[in-house]
Amino acid sequence: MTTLKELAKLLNISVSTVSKALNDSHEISENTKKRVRELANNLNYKPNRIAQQLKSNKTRTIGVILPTVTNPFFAEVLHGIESVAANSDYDIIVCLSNETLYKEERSLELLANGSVDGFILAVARESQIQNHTAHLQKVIDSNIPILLFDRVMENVDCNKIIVDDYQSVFDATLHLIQKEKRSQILLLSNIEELSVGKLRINGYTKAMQSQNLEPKVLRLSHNDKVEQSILNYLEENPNIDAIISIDHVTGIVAINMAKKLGKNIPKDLSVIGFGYENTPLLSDPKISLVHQMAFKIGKMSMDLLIESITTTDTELKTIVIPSELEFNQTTLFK
Amino acid sequence: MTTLKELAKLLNISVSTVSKALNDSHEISENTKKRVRELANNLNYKPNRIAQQLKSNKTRTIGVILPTVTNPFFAEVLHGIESVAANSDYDIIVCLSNETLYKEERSLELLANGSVDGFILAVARESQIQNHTAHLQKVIDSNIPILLFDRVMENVDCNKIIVDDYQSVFDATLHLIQKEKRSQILLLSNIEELSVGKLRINGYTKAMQSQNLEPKVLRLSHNDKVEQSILNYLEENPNIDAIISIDHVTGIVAINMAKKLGKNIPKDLSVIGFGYENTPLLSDPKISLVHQMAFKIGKMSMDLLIESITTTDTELKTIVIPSELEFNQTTLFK
DNA sequence: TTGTATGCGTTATCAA
DNA sequence: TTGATAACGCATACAA
Repeated sequence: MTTLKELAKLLNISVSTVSKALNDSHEISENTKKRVRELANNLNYKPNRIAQQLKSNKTRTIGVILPTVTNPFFAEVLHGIESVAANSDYDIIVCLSNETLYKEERSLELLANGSVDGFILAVARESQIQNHTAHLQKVIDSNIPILLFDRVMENVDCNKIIVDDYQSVFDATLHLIQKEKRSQILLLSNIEELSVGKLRINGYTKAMQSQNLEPKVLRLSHNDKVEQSILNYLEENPNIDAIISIDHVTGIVAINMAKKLGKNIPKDLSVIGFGYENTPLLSDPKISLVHQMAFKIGKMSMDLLIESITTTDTELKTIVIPSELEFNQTTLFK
Repeated sequence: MTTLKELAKLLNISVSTVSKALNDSHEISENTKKRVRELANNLNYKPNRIAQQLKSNKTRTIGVILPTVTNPFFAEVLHGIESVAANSDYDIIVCLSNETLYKEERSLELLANGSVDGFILAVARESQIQNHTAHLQKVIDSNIPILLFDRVMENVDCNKIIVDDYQSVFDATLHLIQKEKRSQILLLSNIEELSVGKLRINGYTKAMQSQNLEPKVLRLSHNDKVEQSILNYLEENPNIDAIISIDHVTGIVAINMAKKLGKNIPKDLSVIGFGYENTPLLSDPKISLVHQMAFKIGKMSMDLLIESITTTDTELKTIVIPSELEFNQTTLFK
């Protein structure tokens, strides 16, 4: 790697002159600038980023800590984050907590040593269950900003980007009741331990109660045979006329199981799932869904974090991103 | 952020003594070490990573450049890379080329300034189509190692981790012919422009020819209505008795379309797709597939890159990861 | 217009 | 056993 010092030596001028020339300082003559630039070009000189970071005490790097990246929601959020980063000349260091508190703590710890200017984080399942916030607070106290998205913790003071989990499911439920005249609506849940899961179930429950209907929730623990559980439930409760799934898998499984039982979708049974991008391609008929604006969440998270880093203004915000109900082929209403 | 200088001042000793004490140097007395450690602990001192990087001229950071992360294959590879990184005390900076040559070049350019010790990269669709390698060669020439995985370029001298794309599809095809007595086997392709796509199609074609059968390839361009194209083909060619899909979506679509036409799977029609993890959950019956060991590919890529960085031995390797044929419910043979 | 000196935080060499 | 000094590569205040 070529350095300023080497350029200076070859040109018989001082390091600072070279530095200024390359930064197009008005102090330097055009002639010198030209000579310097030419040599720098020939030798493929690039300022050493690490040295710049040490000097400026800024890394232009953000730590992104995700519970997993194989969940398409988080993958798409990451996509959004990266797109802003690339346009704003930031790098992102990605860590995966694998849903564990331990790894989340460790990742924060390892990067909170000057490696990054801030964090974007969705808390791990385990951290959320234990309601553990000390590790987050510690980082914030050391003056490194954190932005929480999607899965947030109430009692952490930082910027947050969240989805209207409650409202979106409330609306979807009301839609099924009022527009599609459904009353035996089943909710499928395998994430009731997460803040977002609770909110979604809550939105469903409240909507049902508001119409004097009885909520029915089928909780699928993670080791369950998801398919068999759903199949059994539908067999034992043939009157079910609508299903809401609050994750991106069980809705499609439900479609397959209902078809197996000879049900016509959406005539006999409406289905609304959660999903993203090409989720609908994977089911027949194409699943209608609550489209969480994952890409947008990523973009806005990065935008807000950068803003909080670069401006001195410190008022904390919580921004709610509305999701969109996307009607495909598993609902009566288009 | 606490620094060595601050600790030294508070303890009335020199910076170098503090540094040595914290690094447990034998030169320092136990007593001093203890005092230093205590204060460091109290003030939550952590050595500034950037300064260490500048001093050592090593970043312990790897640049990972992926075409996309919403494709579950790349997401899982990233997972594998991250797991090794975390265990080896490396950070990863992630960039997404979004399948464009421009972004791929830019990402390499921006990180090849001392920000990373090496790169892991799967080339963008566009780079592959144009067979553009200059940007890769330039980085390698500047002594920053690159590891290519999955989508590789023939004429770039570097370590490579690849999948046995040819062999896996060859084997799958032969299985359908010999074990399941199929002869009218259709291959679905939407990635024929990629090196891996070509290899997979080739594996299929050669296997068919070896048994004196005529290859049939349905190429689905990216704007096509995938569902309609497949449905039409199956209607016009009712004698098709097996389908091989070389991506992770069209196989499931094919299952849904075949069911729509009243075909019994696997009795009338065998289906083998490509996929990962919980792909099978999304179809009914559960799709049989070529399981690309994505996590393993990520792990081995990172392992090999780290090895090439830390050892002086420079012989370049190409490692082939065998994929596994996973029989689920869309094949006769279990 | 150019050059000298200093510092970012750390580590290593050498002197005390 | 401890400390002074230099160096990593860059940027800038200040001197010439």
